[in-house]
Amino acid sequence: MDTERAPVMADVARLAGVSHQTVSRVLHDHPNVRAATRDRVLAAVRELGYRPNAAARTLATRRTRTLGVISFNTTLYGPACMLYGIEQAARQHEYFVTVAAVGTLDRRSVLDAVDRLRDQGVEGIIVIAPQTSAIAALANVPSDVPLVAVGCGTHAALASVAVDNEAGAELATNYLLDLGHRTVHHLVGPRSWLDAQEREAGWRGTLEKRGAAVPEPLAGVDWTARTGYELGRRVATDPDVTAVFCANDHMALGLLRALQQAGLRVPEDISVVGFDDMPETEYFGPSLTSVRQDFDELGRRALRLLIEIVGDPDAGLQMADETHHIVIPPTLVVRTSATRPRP
Amino acid sequence: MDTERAPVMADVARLAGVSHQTVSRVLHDHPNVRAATRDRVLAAVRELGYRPNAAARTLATRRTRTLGVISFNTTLYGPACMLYGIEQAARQHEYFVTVAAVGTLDRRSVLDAVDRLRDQGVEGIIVIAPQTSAIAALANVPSDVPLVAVGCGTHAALASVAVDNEAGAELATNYLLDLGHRTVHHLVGPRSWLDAQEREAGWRGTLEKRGAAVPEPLAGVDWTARTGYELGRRVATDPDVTAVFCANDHMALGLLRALQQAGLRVPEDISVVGFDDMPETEYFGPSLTSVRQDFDELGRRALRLLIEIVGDPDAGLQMADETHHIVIPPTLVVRTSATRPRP
DNA sequence: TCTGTGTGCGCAATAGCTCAT
DNA sequence: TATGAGCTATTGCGCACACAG
Repeated sequence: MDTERAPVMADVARLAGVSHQTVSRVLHDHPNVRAATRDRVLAAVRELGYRPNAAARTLATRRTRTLGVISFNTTLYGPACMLYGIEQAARQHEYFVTVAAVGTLDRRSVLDAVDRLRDQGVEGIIVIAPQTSAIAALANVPSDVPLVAVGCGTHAALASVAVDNEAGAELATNYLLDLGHRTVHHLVGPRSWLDAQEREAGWRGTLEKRGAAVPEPLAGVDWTARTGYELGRRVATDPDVTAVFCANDHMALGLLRALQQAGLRVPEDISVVGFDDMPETEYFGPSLTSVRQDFDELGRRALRLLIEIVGDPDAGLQMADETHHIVIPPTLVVRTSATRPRP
Repeated sequence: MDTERAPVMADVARLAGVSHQTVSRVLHDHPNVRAATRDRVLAAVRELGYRPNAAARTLATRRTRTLGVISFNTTLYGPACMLYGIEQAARQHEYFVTVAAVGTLDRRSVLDAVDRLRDQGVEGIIVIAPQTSAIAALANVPSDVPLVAVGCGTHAALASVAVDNEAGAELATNYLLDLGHRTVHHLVGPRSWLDAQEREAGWRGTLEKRGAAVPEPLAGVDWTARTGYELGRRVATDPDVTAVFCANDHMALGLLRALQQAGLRVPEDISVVGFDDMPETEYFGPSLTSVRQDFDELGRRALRLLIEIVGDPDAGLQMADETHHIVIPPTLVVRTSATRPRP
């Protein structure tokens, strides 16, 4: 018994009694094929279980219908959701998605990932790589493949899709000020991320605009609950703090824990607002008020943008073009972790 | 100006003054190429920026070096981690990874995903699809491509890699019993998932083995904190409950919230143990004792298993073979959410 | 020991051929 | 004699591999 070979177009043609070109016409819905012939071909296709060979088609058409996604850490909630949105949208547009995870966001790793994807022949690449360094590395990739960054802040030197971090920070800060707090403290995310920078800028700008004092922000080394907890212990020792805006929900969780351990109540003693609105935040103690970003939608929009650019290669060059910087507005989801300050 | 064509092997050969075959030899590190010739070829490769065409190579070798991953919901922590582990390992083995997300785990969706991946020519598929229905659908896929299920319980009718859920449940239950609790209540995950079934079985078996009463388990419709919260409100009304084992950490989070709202303290009034050991659990209120599963490792092992099977196609048929059911032991991470019952 | 020639992988696209009307 | 529907023949895509030389 020798290895069964998968049927090819010629086999279908032979069985249907036509040429392989006629088979091709049927498969591509070209006109000028008699109905009877078409049926014979389709019957042969079914009988043999014929599947077109993607490699051969790619070789002939010079199109792979494959897009690449570079992601720093898909285990985080945001990146995971974006990846999901990307894949959904890709399927609708009949594209395949290949992922390349990178362990660190230094220039070399990112360029390596780009190389691997290009080797595979992707027609475009979406980068879920929100760190400043990654964007910088990508901005001058000598690449003939279109690139789109997603969830990378709004000022990347690349085509990009991102939530409006400054607007989100403004929502949170204004909400707390409107509740009557004299000022708002801020747990900053890792400053190597554009998102963290922009949220901090939005928070600061809002305080200044409203004439509130700008307290020293507490900068985190990463986005984790652990970091939120450690910063939270410092917050707990400062009797002036009545309201805190956290750069993300994980940090807020750590903060809540630290405050609770210090005997402070949220929101009675201190109000807290987060960022991201992960599904679990509703069940934090207490239920967390948070700025919501629609990661799914970010992914979908990024994919659509990439497909536009792939379809129109010149478009990729006009990177300063406004239409290639899609900004999605966040919303504030009010729960119970923030209230008026005590008199 | 016409479209610049990417350089091909023939271009390299011409520039180096050799035949394309010699170029191929150099690229594949074959022996029998004089050093000077090799250098000329490599110089030409660099000068032209030559990259081999993956489609052409695939056509010639009949190998795509691409594997597929089908995932139900990559936004969950576990699946996201497994995907990450898979991709890491794939890179090491010089494979590409294509993802196919499915919205629901019915037979049709799953088979569609398999089809899409096969159309692309993947050499094997890893399924992150822990629902009973998905496994059933896959078990009789008329497929010539090797399949491996991951995180799918330990009794799938497929090659699989999974954590030992029963052992994990036993760890948790024994731990609580050893603390002095007369019995342990259980929040069951959605019973359509093998993991939920197996954890329930492990819990029940342990209670029986130890001669403890088996209370009615509380079954959830999904794995979310919301479900944990709703079941938790029922737990809070039952004065007999002193210890609860939750099928996962999200549900435990909801439970903690419900207990807290009911004025019950954890662990003083009720001890709680979770499952998964997500990074945030340490910062729950209180810090959650949980059964840890190493999702990364699950992903890596699944990939290695798949590669073995791909390399030895006959291996895929021996599905009953023990070596194709890899079981990884979980560990108990003790924190502060469980203690001895009050006298 | 080194290097070149020829062929096939499976498909798409182009040109061209054969009947009808 | 033209027209076009319905089909066939041929070539090229870029590479790997067997076989020479």
